[in-house]
Amino acid sequence: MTDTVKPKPTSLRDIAERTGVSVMTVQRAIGAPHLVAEKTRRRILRVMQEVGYVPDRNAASLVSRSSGLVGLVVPSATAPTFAAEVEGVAHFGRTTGRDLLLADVFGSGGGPGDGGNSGEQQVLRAVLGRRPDGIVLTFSPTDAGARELLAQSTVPIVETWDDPAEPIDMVAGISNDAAARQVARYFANIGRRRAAFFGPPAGHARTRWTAFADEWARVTDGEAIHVPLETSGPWAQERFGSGPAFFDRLDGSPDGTADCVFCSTDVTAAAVVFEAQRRGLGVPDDLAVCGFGDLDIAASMTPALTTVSVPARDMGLQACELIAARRAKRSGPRRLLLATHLIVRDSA
Amino acid sequence: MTDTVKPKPTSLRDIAERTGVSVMTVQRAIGAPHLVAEKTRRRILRVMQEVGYVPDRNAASLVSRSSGLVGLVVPSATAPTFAAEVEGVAHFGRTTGRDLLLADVFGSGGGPGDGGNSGEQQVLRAVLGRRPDGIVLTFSPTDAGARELLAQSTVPIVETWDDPAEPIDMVAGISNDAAARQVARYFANIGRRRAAFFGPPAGHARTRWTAFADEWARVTDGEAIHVPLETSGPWAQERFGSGPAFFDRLDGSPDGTADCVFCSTDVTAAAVVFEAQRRGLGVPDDLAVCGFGDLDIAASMTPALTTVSVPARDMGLQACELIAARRAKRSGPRRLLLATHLIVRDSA
DNA sequence: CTCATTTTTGATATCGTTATCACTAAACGT
DNA sequence: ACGTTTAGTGATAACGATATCAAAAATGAG
Repeated sequence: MTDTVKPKPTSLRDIAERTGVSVMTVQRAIGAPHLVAEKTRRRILRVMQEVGYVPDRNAASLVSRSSGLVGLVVPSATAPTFAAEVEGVAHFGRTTGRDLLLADVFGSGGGPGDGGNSGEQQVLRAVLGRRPDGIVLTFSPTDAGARELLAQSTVPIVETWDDPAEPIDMVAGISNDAAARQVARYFANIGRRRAAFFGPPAGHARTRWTAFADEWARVTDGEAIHVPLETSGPWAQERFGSGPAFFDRLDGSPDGTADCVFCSTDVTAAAVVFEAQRRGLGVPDDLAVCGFGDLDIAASMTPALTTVSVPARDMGLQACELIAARRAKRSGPRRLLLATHLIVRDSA
Repeated sequence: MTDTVKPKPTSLRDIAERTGVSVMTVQRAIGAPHLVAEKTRRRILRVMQEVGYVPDRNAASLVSRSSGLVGLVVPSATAPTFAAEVEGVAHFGRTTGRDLLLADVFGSGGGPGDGGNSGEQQVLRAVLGRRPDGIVLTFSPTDAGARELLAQSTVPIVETWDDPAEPIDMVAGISNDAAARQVARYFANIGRRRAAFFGPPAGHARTRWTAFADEWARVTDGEAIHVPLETSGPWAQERFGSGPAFFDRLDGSPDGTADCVFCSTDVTAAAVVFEAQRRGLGVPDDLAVCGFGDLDIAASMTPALTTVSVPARDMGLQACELIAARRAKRSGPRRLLLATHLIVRDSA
């Protein structure tokens, strides 16, 4: 049940004893080589090499007050949408000697605003406990307790994928509102009459739905249909298998018809296209499909997916830059909006 | 340039002072509540809540000799192939109070066997430096230095996605050999005449190619064609955009034709299908396509992808179990092979 | 009411590293 | 030759938590 084995890795002291110098000299051999005599240093490094010594970064972070960790919190570790951002943060870490602490909140129990210890709160506690140099969020916590926890902490926080009215700390995001309106106008421009939105009724997707519906009404005087995507807790299950659910729910709705659909991610957009193909529906002739994210698959699938490009990797990178700037006391922007673009391809 | 800000989060001592008890009592309030008087505990917890105290797990790991981290090393953070495994490890972490340290080795410089400090070695040093409770590898390091580094460490290591002849430590893998042979036999059974393999000439994919070609020769007396997938360092770029490259290279090869292809991942298989559709080639009539991994997309795309299912999530979970067992001194198996299955759908 | 027992609290050492200051010996200028 | 700098090294004290042992306070038995 309990973990009890405690093998002891080699420490600075072991190296010091083996070389006959003090611990500090050993530490300087790697931390400040110019302060150590060439000969001594070589001897020390050789011993380190021999025994395969790797310094304990946890211990180092205690006294140096910088853990060299960057926390990244995603709804689900499997969501392709965030893969590029993960890569961006990981890349930043590699180039600045930091490591990636990845936390997913999917299935951690607790829906939004369920008071007490929500899943969000649990996950954020875990991340904060590692004293990361900064935390990158892919969503804005809904749980009040979670938000307060973050606000009270001294760790730089960056929200991404959104343009929150009341940011917790810093932002490196996009305007979901603007992006969705652009899609609505595009659908109207190409002469579509009945618009649907396919996505979860929560999170960023909610913002997109609201803006999409509003803009659609403004431009066409028509009412867009919201086809709900199943969620698990507050987050959607982005799955390539969601196609059938879309058509079933659309058919089952009061005004069960649409000639264009804006999907909350490229994954669900692809799912809709796949299912349309299976049903013999023409894309875009019978149904125009627009995705969100411009994932790798969008440009490659047949028909190529019209979608909104999001600089996800860059967003991760920028988020890290904000964190680094904050830690270096450089006062830079606290809010950064990256541009999204409607990429018109073949599906709409 | 250098990071210099050092905000100081609250510590046990702060809480102790605020409540007028000793540090140990405060620590026990969260670490061993039954040892603290109900009234005292409540007072302490209230103060903690007020100031948003979160214990420093790095400090805890120093003396308790368990960091509660699980290192997961993947070739690329964006590769969908490993997403399920990441999720598995993350899930294990959530349920056992451990956190996920994700490291990707993609683009870390250094090819295989380039001596000195290869990318592999750098990344592994970084991970080892965090003193994780265990490390899960999605590939078997080729770099000798990297392997020695791991062997010298006292950290439990689990290799996955393979059945290595000389494992570094423990294994929770699959048999690439068996899986590939099964695909070769299937292609022969359905009457295909010219087989191709699309994948990188390195890593696990190499094993699959070798076995596939061998079995194909054994069964049909024909020679399979290896269509190389571009790699970056020793790892392949799994991209949905690889379709054109496949056909170009196939056409350009001496025996430039094939009626069936085994792709090293579902991603590249989907890519081939997409491009075939674009070129007006029938799948499976003109070209039978088999993938590897049984990702989410396989079952959903049109045509549904014939593929080899790999219990990736379970593999991650089992790897973690091996680590936990080792740490708990329970002597369990050191090598665990999970079953793969050929899933016949519409593409072959 | 006393002694033994249990519950509750505290003092101290420790994990592996880094920050800081102090010290020795060699090198330097005049 | 003298003090003064510089290079190289070491001793000690943190960092924030936990393990361990010891002490104090509360409880129970007789």
